[in-house]
Amino acid sequence: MSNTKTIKPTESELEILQTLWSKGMATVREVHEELARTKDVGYTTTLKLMQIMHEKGLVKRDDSMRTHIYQAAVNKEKTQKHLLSKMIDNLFGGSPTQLVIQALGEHKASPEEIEKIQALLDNLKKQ
Amino acid sequence: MSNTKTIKPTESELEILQTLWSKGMATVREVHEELARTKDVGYTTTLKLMQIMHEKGLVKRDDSMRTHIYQAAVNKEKTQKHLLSKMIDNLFGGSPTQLVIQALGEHKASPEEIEKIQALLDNLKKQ
DNA sequence: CCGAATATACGACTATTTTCGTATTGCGTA
DNA sequence: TACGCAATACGAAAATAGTCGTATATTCGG
Repeated sequence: MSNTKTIKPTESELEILQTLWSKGMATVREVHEELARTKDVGYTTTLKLMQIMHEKGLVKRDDSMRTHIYQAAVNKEKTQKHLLSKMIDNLFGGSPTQLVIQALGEHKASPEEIEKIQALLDNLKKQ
Repeated sequence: MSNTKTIKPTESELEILQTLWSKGMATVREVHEELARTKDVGYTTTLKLMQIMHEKGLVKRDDSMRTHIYQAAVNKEKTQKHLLSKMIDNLFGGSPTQLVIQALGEHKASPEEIEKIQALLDNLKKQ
């Protein structure tokens, strides 16, 4: 019944969602400043994108004031899991293990992070 | 030197690549039949896509015969890693660990698979 | 009260991706 | 050989994504 199936943010929308997830609430200006740190893009572009996301239901907003306050309308973990599942199916033949191995093999993880993952694995094994 | 950076198959191209990776070599017809199992799409659409992929260098082909034989030109693991990186950046704030944790938490892994990952982690820790 | 700064709305333009119709050519077989 | 099926080539429409200019409204400092 949920709309999990229809979560399909584009590349740019995902960048905006990330900002909103980390800030909780933010104005277009704030989101834009954040994006502009790593990307060359105009303010009205960000604005337009966020307006479209609002139409799509990806974000909520409080427009009772002149400066609207935005907030993610989709759950971060749900979105992550959803896109992860899609990738596992599409690219890793349905094997999460393959994905994990690729991820760990390619990207550096700190010793602390490795510990964290190991603890998780130990837990999983006990079940 | 490599073109790893420029691997950026679209959604549809990825579907075709998957078919080619699993079949090794295939005609447009064969790829199309495969896609048509899960998707409603015309033959010439698949053909066109594969022609474009050929221009982009995503696939190789033997056109010495009337019926061309296609083959993936990009490495499966490289492509996986590349898209994984993109996902880590776009969705997990650059933290591969977060991705791994989500992947392991959501999707079941068999004890053998867990062992495999643990072995990999042990190896990583030694470095 | 006025002007600068800042906000949203909105349309239009570009680029990319996906789709398919149509033309043409090769091949096998009745 | 001629017909019909199957294959490629090609152009262009349709759909989607991203970009920004410009109009207009609001706020605030002086």
